[in-house]
This record gives sequence, C-alpha cells and structure tokens, in this order.
Amino acid sequence: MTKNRYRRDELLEVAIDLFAERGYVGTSIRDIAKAIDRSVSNVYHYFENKEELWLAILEYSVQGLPEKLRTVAHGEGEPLERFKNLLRVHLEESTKHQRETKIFFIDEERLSPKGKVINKKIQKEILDIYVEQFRLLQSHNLVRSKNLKILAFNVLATINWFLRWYDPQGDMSKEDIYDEIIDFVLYGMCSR
Amino acid sequence: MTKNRYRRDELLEVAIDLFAERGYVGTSIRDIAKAIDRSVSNVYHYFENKEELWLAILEYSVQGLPEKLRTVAHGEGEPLERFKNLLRVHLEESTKHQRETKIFFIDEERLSPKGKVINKKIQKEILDIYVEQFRLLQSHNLVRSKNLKILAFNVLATINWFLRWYDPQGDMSKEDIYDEIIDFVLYGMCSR
DNA sequence: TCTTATCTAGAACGATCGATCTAAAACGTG
DNA sequence: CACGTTTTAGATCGATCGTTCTAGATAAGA
Repeated sequence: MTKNRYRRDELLEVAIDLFAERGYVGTSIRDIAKAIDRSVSNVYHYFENKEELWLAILEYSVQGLPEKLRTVAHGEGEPLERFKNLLRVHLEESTKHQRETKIFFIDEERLSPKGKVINKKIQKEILDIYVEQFRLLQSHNLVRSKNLKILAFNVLATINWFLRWYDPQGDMSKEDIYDEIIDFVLYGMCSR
Repeated sequence: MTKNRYRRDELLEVAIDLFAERGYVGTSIRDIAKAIDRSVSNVYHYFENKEELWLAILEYSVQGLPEKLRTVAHGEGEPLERFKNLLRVHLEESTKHQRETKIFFIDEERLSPKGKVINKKIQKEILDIYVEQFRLLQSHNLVRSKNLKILAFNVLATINWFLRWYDPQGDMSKEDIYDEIIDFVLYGMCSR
C-alpha cells in the first residue's frame, strides 16, 4: 500500500520531461520507463494507468497555482501594485513549472472526461481571479476595457504564450522579460 | 498522375477537422478515411503519407499568410493606421482558417525535421514582419518597448491565443473582439 | 471497343500502443 | 531466520498504428 515516494517522483520527473517534449499521445509508457531504465510494470506499479499519471503531474505542479494567485490577489497594498504582484508571481510560478504548464495547455483536448473537467476547472479558477481583479481595478477607474473576460483572455495569452518561446538557456534574464511583459499588459506597445 | 482535385480537397477538409480536434498524433489515417466514408488506400492515393497530408494542409491554408500580411504591412497610410490594419487582417485571416491555425501551433514538435523546418519558417516570417513594423514605428517614436522581439511575441500571443478561446457559435461578434484585442495590444489594460 | 491510366476497397504486414499476468527479487518487521 | 509486503522485470494480450500489396472497378482516349 505504502508506495516509495522517491521512486515515484523520479518517474514523475521523467514523465514531465517527455510529455512536455512529445505530448501526451506522443509519449508511451515504454518511452517513460526506458528513459529512466525501469520496466513498464514499474510505471504501472506507481500509477494506475496513463491518465492517472497525467493527473498526478497536475497535482504535483499546477494544482496549487490558483491558491497561490488568490493569496497574492487578496494581499495588501494599492490595487494596481497588487495586480502587478499577481502578474509577477504568476510569471514566476509558470516559469518554475514551465514544462508542466506547457503540458497543461498542449494536450487538453486529448484527455478523458475526468481529465478534461479537472483541466478546465483550474483554468476557470485562474480566469476568475483575473476577472475579479479587473472588476476591483475598474471600480478605481484603473481599467478601460468594456469586456473584462476578453481582457482576462488577453492577459493570460501573454503569460501562457511566454512559456512557449522562453528559453531558460537563452541570454535574456527572466526578470527583464517579466518587466517587459508586465509593462505590455498594463500599457500596450504604444508610447505615451 | 492527374489527381482528382475535388476528391482530394474533400479529404483535406476532413483531415483539418480531425487534426484540429484531436491533434496530429491523435488522429489516424483510418479516422480520416472513416469520417468521410472512404478507404484507407484512398487517402494514400491522394497523399504520399501522413506527414505529406499535414504539409498539404499547411499549403492549403496557412502558407499564404506571411505574404498577405506583408502586403498590408507595406501598404499605404500612416504607420500606426497601417499597423492596426495589419493586426485586423491577421485576426481576420486567422479566424478564417481557425482550425488550420490551431493545428499549426498544437503539434509543431511532433513533426519530422522537414515538417518542423517549414513550420518554423512560417512562424519566423510572421515574427519578422512584426519586428520590422515595430522598428518603423519606433523611428516615429510610436513604440516604447526596448526589446522588439519580446514585444512581437506578446502581440502574437494575443492573436494566437484568441484562436484557442474564440467560439464562432458564441454570442460575441468577431468585429467587437477584434477591436478589443487591437486596443489591448496598442494601449494595454490601463485607463489613460 | 480495346487499352491505358486513374481511382477504389479490403486484406495484410510489422511495429507499437496501453494494459495485464506471472513470478521472482528486495525489503521491513517479528 | 521466517514472514508478508513492496517493488521489480519480462512475457504476453488484444487493439490500433502507418503503410503496402493485390486486384477489381471506373473513366478516358484511341
């Protein structure tokens, strides 16, 4: 009953690597086992099946994101400063779990109903956090957009798309990129 | 040698549907054949293999996008107005080929080297169009960002992410969404 | 009508998929 | 050491994958 947590997490790490690189459908259980020099049965010993392995990755990494974001969003400080914090933490957390977050978005359509529900739920939670923030900012006359949902989609677009092109080995520092993105989200591309 | 263009394009249409819905790896030749009530051999009669089918879809739809965008970008009018046109045309074209553009981004890592090269090339072309526009706008002091490449990524993020959440059956009109997105790209979320 | 090229279906191939079964090691606890 | 549990490898299952082969149907040109 009591499973070896360490050996299990090793498998998770490898699975994250491969899923992020080749996608859910494009990665076989054999690929995962071979990559860490285990047997197929070993994978099945720690995870019921492929889908449960996927869900374990979600739990392992992305699951806690909404709660973290809510904490920042409901923190102290001026509304706009708090929102900037939200953006920064969101960017930091996404970078920290870049591979998993990539997985999260790549194959969302290829899951079982159960997997889809969980996936959609997390996305909805995050979206709601932003919409709520926008409503608050709007009451302070700090937001212009009429449609807050579209606005939230646009903000999440820049954050999530960033994970597609950001290369940790690249020559730009993370912090500089964060600043650039936050500035873009707040004020767009045009000079004032 | 002379292949029936109409029958071929029917296959392409079905393939686009399925690829967009289930992804490249998640869609089998049998799925495609069955969906249009043909035989597997029939698919292979019109396309050499699965990858060529994929590339045919690219040619069928996305291939021409860079040229279209360049035409608008090099058109007449004030720089900023021209850029707004660029955004609008890009959004319109992407919506017109929503399914194909989705395919284009979803499975880019799961292609053969040849497919990857073509895929990356088109993306690079589009990125360059934007960077060039930003340089021009910057010379008119209309752009603030220091790093034009990041800026281009951010702009493309909003356009491409839009394809993920936009639902043609939804109750928001395309034109309204376009306006909202263009406004966001230019001025961000904050009031002035 | 005869002939050739085009189009089509269906069976089959080897490879690989997710998953299961069997059984032997390794481990923890008395 | 002896015991039951946990962990492991390897063979195997039926299903499905991309692709090929064979051969019959259809269309076109002479």
